[in-house]
Amino acid sequence: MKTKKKRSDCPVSFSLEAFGDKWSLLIVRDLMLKKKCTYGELAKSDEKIATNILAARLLSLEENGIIQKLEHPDSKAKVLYQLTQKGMDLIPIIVEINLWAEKYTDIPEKRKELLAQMNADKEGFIRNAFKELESNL
Amino acid sequence: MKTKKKRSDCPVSFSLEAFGDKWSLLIVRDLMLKKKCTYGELAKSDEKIATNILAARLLSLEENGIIQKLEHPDSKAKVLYQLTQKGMDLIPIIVEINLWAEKYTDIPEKRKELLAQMNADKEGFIRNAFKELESNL
DNA sequence: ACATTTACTTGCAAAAAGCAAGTGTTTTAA
DNA sequence: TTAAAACACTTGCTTTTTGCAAGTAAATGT
Repeated sequence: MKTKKKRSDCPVSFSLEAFGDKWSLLIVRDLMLKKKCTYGELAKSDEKIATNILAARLLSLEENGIIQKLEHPDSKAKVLYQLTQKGMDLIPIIVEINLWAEKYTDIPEKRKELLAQMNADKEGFIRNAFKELESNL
Repeated sequence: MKTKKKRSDCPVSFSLEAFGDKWSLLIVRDLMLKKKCTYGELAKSDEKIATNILAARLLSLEENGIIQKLEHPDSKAKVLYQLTQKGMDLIPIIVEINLWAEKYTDIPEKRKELLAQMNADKEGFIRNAFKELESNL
């Protein structure tokens, strides 16, 4: 976990230094909601992240303790990326971001079921997402 | 509200296009938690945002409907910046970001009271922040 | 009337993002 | 058993964004 000088001691600033860019939370979303776990799967995101940028963001997320790299059970050629506890703790933020977006843009069909769950029982959804992710740790 | 092509139809991506950079949420934080409302006050943030970047971010936040510019009651030389409804709806996200940071970094004294309130009664804190901000609309 | 405050803008250098192509190891298929 | 394909990246280059320092113009205070 690399230490670089903080811009300020504000907790919001601290957080943004860890994931406050256009890509990091999309990677977290894929690991969290889309169950992607390899470099190749992450590279195929809808937003078409460039491969060098993906590598850079994965490194930065790892340095920030949000994800970890593990051996993939299926093959030595693959790498298994997964959220750490610290990364899983971003679930509530991802949920609130989804709920905010729902108020101000159209939600695609494939995400509506998830949004419905978040709306019906936010705490429950978060607990559940946690449980699922924790079973991989 | 300028329309630029979306990277994808994902709600998280939509949100990040509106405030997913190193500065936008700090400006929102200042408007929301620090009761700053003029260009000069925002420019004096702990993180020392460059004046041209501040101008650019304020414009982008305005184009995204998150803040609005109004005449300042005290002087024609001043501009009053404030959160719109859409901007106020970011409160839950800001709260979750604060709570995440609290788990992983030291919180400065001046923010501890606020964090205590968020922890004691998250919903209540959010309702209250809303009420305060709405009284300015 | 003149200095100061306020909200910016401008020009340039540095950093980051984006694109296309390439590398090296591991796995699959002939 | 060997050549092709899959996989996880790297490298080199261009474009875009950020950051710094200085400047501008209107409104205000003295």
